[in-house]
Amino acid sequence: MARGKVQLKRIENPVHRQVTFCKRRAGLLKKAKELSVLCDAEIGLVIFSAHGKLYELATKGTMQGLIEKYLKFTRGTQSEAITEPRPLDAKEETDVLKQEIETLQKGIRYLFGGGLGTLKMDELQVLEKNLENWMYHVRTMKMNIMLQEIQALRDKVLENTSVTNFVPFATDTSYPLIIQDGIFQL
Amino acid sequence: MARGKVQLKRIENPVHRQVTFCKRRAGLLKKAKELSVLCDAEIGLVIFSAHGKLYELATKGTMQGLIEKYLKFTRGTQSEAITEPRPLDAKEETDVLKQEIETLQKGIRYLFGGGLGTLKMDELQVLEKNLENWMYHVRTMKMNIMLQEIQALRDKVLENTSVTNFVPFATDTSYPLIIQDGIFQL
DNA sequence: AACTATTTATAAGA
DNA sequence: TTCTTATAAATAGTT
Repeated sequence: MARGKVQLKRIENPVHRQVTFCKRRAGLLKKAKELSVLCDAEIGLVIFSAHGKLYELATKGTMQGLIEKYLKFTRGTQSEAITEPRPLDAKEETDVLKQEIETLQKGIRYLFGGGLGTLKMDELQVLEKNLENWMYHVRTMKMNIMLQEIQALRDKVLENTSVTNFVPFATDTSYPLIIQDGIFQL
Repeated sequence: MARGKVQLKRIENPVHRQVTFCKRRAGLLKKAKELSVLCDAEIGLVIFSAHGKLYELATKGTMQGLIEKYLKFTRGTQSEAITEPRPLDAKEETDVLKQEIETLQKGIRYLFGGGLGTLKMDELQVLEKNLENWMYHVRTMKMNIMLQEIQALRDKVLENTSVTNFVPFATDTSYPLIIQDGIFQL
């Protein structure tokens, strides 16, 4: 905004970029404070620099409180109504998915880092159902192989003996049902 | 910033205040986007108007993802630098976990809603590894039962026949290794 | 919602 | 970083 217009794209020169980041960050925080005071608004601003440093501002109360307010607000309104699979552009979508993978990794750490106890049973059920769905497609092929081998072994048993009351799996159930009822549901 | 300096205090005239809110809100959002693009920063901005209306911006990924990142970040610095491992209060932790479950559900929708193509192979690998880890603990018991049955059947075969060259599973491999090499890795 | 006179923010240079 | 300064942007008051 001075001595030359600025192009709206990432500044390639790292020094230049860092300087601009400092200046504009200060400007942005100042503007946010001003808006909050002048118009009596509650504002939360979180800035992660490219190298992961955090700058934040919460104009009323704490960031925690604001986050809770935000979550409550969005959950109430978007639960069933607005959240439509909006067609994301490619980059946007990749960003979202990367974010989700990161979240998943974090979730695993929580789950196996002692956080498990605070999940209620129904929440665990949802979690497990989701995992089952996802994993189903990956596991199916492996399961198929296993079950074929089991069947082969069972045939051999029936060929050579007269065992009739040892039926580890329901024999009149198709494979998909076995997967669902016999393995995928605890 | 024009035709008169502005006092840094709440604008009392409601009409004036509303107009200023609109203008400055737009300006603030624009500045935030610019900073994000120019300096490669990740920015989250939440604005609650005086009457409770929400305006938001998340420049990379989703606000949810950013909130999680923020919570993780602040928790990390507080627990390792300032105070000792603060046990999260129950509500806080539940919020985080619920958030993560919601994200996971969304991720599944993306994956099976056609978004799969934009995930790169290495990202899918990470995803699969995570799922495997998680699922491992849920499946182990079921797998154990299956394998016991397989073993029982195999014993029966060996009891009654002299089949020696049909070895569906390596017989000198412990169960955990079977799980890893035979089932959990495609 | 537009228009401008001014104030502010800030890019480039030191 | 910080300061300086020319200039671009934002916006307060007005229409």
